Amino acid sequence: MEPEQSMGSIKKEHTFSKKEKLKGKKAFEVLFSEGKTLKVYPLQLRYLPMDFGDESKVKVAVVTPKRKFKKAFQRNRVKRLLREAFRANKSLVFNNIEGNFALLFLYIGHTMPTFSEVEAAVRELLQNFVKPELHEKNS
RNA sequence: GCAGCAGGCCACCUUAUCGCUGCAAUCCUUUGGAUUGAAGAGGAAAGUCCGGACACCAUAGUGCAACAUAGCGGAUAACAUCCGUCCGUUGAAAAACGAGGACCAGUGCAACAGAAAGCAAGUACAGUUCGGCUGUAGUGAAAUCAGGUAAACUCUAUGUGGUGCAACGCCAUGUAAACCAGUGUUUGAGGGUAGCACGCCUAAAUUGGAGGGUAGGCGGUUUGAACUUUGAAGUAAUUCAAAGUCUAGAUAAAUGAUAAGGCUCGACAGAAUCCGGCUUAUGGCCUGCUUUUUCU
Repeated sequence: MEPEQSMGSIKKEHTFSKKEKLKGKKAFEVLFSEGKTLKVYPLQLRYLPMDFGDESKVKVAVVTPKRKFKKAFQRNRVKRLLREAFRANKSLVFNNIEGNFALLFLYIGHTMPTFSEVEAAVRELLQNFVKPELHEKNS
């Protein structure tokens, strides 16, 4: 498997297809029990190196706790904003990491955010996520 | 015009760019991918309160019990829903609401007043076949006589098995104490069966077959008591006929973001097996009706 081919499978920069979605009960359990955590209010990022068995480098999930948002339409809204923010800024990750990762964005705020708030938090998280990974590889 | 009552309709819009989900067509060597095309949440999708469809299970059957419903007539697959109508209550009216079957089958209950609303007593006067026999007065809605009451037991009629698509079927993986069939064995004991009785089910051992749970994939899964238009029957709910349409199928769960413009500045709120209702949340528009009072 050539690295160029795996990159070639992602032709456009700003997509978020089914392949990049994290699935399966076990993956979530492992991520919650063993994953590392980064926080930028109102978001929390959990991540863990994981081999998916397909070409995807990164799989992402988005979670909104029922405790914070009781109405389904509110949870949907937050999850959509998070997905959209990741989609717009995924190049930050793809261009700067090696290895496969499972990512999970957890919304820990109590109020309905705007898109710009979410996007800023996602950008900061991704940058924070990339830096230590580079550091570990280099050292 | 205000106020009130009833019914119906809509659910910010337009354009551009970047994305998401399944579907169809075409292309590529397959798993799969690419391109194009037409689609893509609600009136309540909600609460899970009723009624069904569908699926499985004798732990599913029968009788009793229990529960639900309750004028009358109709509609429906069915209902506690809907329509019509009578009666009652509320309101000035338009209208709304109703736990509206039966107390000459039985049992019970009854404030105040009253001696007494049953198992215990009887005031006054009069009559008398001299017996607390009869009448009148007095209390009360009702008095040794019937009434009232069934959101009192009860009776009557009708209906109700249970569990829910995480049902259920198949595939791949694949170890048993579980499953199926035969042999075998018994007071079918003990145990199980939402209440009771009957009934039903059930053991160890051994041989063979088949292969659980958990996680995964596929089916179930969207063509349906469907929708639109027209005609006919009916007061109506609704039914019948003809023509046309295909209209969400996700599964850590698809509808979003950005930019610009407009207006009345956008409420409640997200399909999860599917339908019919009910209830609750909620912005706006339109139509019809009522007239106690006030204004013109």
